[in-house]
Amino acid sequence: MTAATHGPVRMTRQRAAVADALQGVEEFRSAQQLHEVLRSRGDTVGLATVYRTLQALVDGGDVDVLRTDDGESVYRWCARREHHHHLVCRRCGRTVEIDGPTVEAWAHRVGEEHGFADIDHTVELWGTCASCLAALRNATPEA
Amino acid sequence: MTAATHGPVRMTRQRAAVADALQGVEEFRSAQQLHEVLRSRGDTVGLATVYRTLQALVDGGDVDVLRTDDGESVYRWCARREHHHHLVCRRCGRTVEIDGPTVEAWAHRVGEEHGFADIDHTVELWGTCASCLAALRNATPEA
DNA sequence: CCCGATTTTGACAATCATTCTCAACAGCGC
DNA sequence: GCGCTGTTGAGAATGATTGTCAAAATCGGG
Repeated sequence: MTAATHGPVRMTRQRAAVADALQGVEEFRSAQQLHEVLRSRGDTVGLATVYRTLQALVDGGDVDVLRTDDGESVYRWCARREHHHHLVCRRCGRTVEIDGPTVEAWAHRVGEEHGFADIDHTVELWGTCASCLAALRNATPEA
Repeated sequence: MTAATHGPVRMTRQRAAVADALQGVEEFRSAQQLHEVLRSRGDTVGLATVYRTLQALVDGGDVDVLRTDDGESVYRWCARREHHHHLVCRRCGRTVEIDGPTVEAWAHRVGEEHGFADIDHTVELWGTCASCLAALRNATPEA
């Protein structure tokens, strides 16, 4: 009930640009950041269009989205479409896709133990990656 | 670098009211919802003050906060101050506090394996609680 | 190659939760 | 009660995201 209200989907320069830009980065990026990337690349795409396209990609399952601590949505074109989690650098966005078979089982078991059904889970790891750690050490010798 | 810039903390009618309202509900509630609860109770507290107080309570470790799908922050005065996760009914908001020792260890190990430091994790479970399940069965015999 | 029906775009306004501003106000130790 | 400060609140400001709608672009058909 989300699509089907529209006719055929058209391929446009803007959509191709957004998809391409997203596939060109390894990190999770906000809509605004991607808009800037496109801009600096020479691809002129309206900010609203970037948002619309990203939403469509998420709905289509091509892109993963999650929220940062301050509530901003960040997007990433993940290698695998299957269910997985992320280890994200909270400073630069660098991301590692990870599995969590143990977690899946645990989540399901805990849910059933409490009489809950249709268990779904949110599991994301945040940290500071090695290079950002080094950068921080240089920039801030001490407090 | 967040506190320590201020002197002694003062107990005010507003702070007591917010804390009390929060302890009066079992579910996660948004700042705006709490503001409304206070209002209907007769406690006049400015919205900004509700936000400030909630933030302080979160910082103090008395209250847990998490984000709903649409990015709104919701708060809950949890029974235990120690680190824990939540199993939340996506229909009625009923919440069960849960431990996840295995998950903690797993999160930390995965982080280190990839050279990340200061690992933090977001682990929340969503499901449909028993009573909501029954209610749904009555309302919707089948699809 | 051009047309036309229909989908998309983009500049800008509108939302909305949350934070900021700052003068008036209220704890609390004396 | 006094005064020093931390606190409040009304409203402005912020900032990401979404809505509006006329102009522009897609693409199948002629």
